Amino acid sequence: MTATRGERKERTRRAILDAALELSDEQTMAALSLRQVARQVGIVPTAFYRHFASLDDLGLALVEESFVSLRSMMREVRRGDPAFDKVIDRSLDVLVEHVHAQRAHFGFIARERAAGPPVVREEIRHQIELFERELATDLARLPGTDAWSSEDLHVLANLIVTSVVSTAEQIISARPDAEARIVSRARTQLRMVLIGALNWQSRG
Amino acid sequence: MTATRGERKERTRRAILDAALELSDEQTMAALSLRQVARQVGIVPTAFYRHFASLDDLGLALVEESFVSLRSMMREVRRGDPAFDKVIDRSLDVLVEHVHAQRAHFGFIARERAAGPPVVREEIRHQIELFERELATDLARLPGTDAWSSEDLHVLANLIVTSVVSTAEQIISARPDAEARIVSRARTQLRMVLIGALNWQSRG
DNA sequence: TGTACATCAGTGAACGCGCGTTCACTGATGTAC
DNA sequence: TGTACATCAGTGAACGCGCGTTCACTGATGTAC
Repeated sequence: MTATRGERKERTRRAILDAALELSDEQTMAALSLRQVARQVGIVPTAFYRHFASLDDLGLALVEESFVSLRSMMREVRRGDPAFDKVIDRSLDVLVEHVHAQRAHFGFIARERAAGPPVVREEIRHQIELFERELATDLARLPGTDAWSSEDLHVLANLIVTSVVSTAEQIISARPDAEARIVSRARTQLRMVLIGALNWQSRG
Repeated sequence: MTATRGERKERTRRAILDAALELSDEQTMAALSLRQVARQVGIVPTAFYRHFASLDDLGLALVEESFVSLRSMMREVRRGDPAFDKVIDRSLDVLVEHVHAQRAHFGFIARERAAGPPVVREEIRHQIELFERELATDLARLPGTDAWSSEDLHVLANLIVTSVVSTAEQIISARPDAEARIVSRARTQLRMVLIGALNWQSRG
């Protein structure tokens, strides 16, 4: 090993994060033990404490990097034509690609959102809230939403996020041959939602 | 005690189910131990096996009774006027009432759906699928959906179920004073969805 | 370039504890006559 | 109604195991001079 001490420490930290993601894939973090993680990494249990104060701490680090990945996805969607039909198709393409590339992160968020340690759950709730706000400001830039109130934009953003999170969960847990059907349904659903939002809005 | 042996056995079984619901309220079943449950019930750990073969078995029993409760909710919604605006308001009233009355069951499903033992997760997935099919046949009876294909009905049912499940999750985890806002948002969202579905449909 | 000391990621033994499961049992309830 | 036997929900001791955390440690890497 020619790496510096700092580089090697970072490498072990990375290995702990990866081990936790991998081990929690079929269960939840709440059922994970520090010793299981250490065993997977190939370090002695006590070495864990050189990197994280507790499993909760490790969980928060995983939440953080999962949302970094989600935000980079969002940035990719934002680049490009905001025309109505195109934005749905492009968004779904990007979603599918990222769900595969960041499968472990998506699965982690989906699981821990409902069943993780309380502190982890709260942080995910908070990050999703931030995410919805970002989406609301994006929606405000779409043609036809000029007159919407910020509350209306947030309600719509919440509906879209709920639906997309559900789509991501379905893609992760379904067999690969069911994916095309799931995506096609999601496309229909997003169209229904956007058309409905515009028509509902024009009434008020 | 004057009860028969059978009645007392049933009472203990009930107590085990209630203890598991209560103990898994702040964590997930996957992090629950047989001894914790027995302690809560006030029996010796080995007595558990007189009622369930394993914790997975107990989990499946809880899934079953949770969905019995959901189906009774659905029956209540089905009774009465199928007019568009009214059906949304009445559905949300019934949902809110049932979420409070069956809070533990709703919370259990929300958590275990994503993070429970694999066999429990699969059973929940299956029950939700059945639920969506029931909803699809209900939607077919609404005015204006006569010409819809069964695939379209199922896509819409899936979107509605996703949105309602999300609303229930929000009600459970939010502070009581946020409830009115959550319900009001859900009402807007369901209106957007139904209006969008009708307008989208009339295009095709 | 060489030496002496500091830092610190990872080690390994030890602790007390709760776990799931086994087993032989107890004693109240139920049943056959 | 009374007796003799069967059933079976719940008991309690015991087991080996993995857990989180403590502690004093080792030895390679880093730094000051």
